[in-house]
Amino acid sequence: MPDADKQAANFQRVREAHQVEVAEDYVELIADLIEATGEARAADIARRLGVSHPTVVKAIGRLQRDGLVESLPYRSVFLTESGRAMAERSKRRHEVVLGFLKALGVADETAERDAEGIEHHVSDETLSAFERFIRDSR
Amino acid sequence: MPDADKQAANFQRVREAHQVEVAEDYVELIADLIEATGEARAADIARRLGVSHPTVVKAIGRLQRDGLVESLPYRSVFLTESGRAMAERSKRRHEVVLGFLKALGVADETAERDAEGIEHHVSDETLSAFERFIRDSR
DNA sequence: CAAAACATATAGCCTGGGCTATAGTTCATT
DNA sequence: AATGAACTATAGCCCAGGCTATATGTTTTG
Repeated sequence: MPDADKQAANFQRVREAHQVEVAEDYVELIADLIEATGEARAADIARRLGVSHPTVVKAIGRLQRDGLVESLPYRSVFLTESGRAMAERSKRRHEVVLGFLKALGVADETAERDAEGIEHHVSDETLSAFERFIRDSR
Repeated sequence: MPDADKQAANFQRVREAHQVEVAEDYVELIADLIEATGEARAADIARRLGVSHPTVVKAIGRLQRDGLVESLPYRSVFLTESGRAMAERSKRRHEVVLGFLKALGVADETAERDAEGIEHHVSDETLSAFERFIRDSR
């Protein structure tokens, strides 16, 4: 069995990753919506996340509290500087993971499904390895 | 932007994966503890997950309710048939992901860290691709 | 074999992230 | 400009998964 402290640290890391996961999904989606349609409306966010409106409203509240997002009642949502930064990182990660899975020979649909879950748990080192692989496989 | 329904379905899938994640971590760890020490004590589980005892007790309660585990008050924890099956799958997945990351050139420590988060989000198809890669890289 | 040490359980709290049902705003259209 | 449709917000609920503090068993040991 692995060293207990290390194992505990790893689990703790995953739990922390978990807490930012939702934030990452939101800001990434908000950035995409703004880019594609000019604005991020709560209804669209809810539809694309597969979640009810109130859930989105509450999440937006948390994001705002955490300084990732700005929003006024009955208005659409905007990213703050740090929200934009998180969205950028998150998007890049997503694309690398997706591209990596495809390069590995995984079908597009599956790659899209798995990337959504995997992306939040990939360290910088592993991400680099993914990029290297993509490069080498071309 | 991707199709809204597909995107929503993907997010939903990740949320579901999330719900079984904790269960997988527990049964896998319980199986390892039983194998290594003959029994799975709550205190050890807590230590290795990096979590308090009461958290473990509550989790065990949920696992028992879901038929993955059997336990009597003040006694150690046992896996049911389906708990053992889940532990098996989970362990195999874990090992494949870990071996894959290492084969890709990721440092052991990092591979161990990332595998813990990634393993729960890898579909069978992607897992096969990982295995293929490990095989080919030898 | 009693007492101390240790392990487990319970109570009660918190946050996150879901939901439905209801209420309030904004916008488009006639 | 009024009204109906669409959107957004609020209230109030639920469960998972954390925690600390306290109580209750179990084991070890003097």
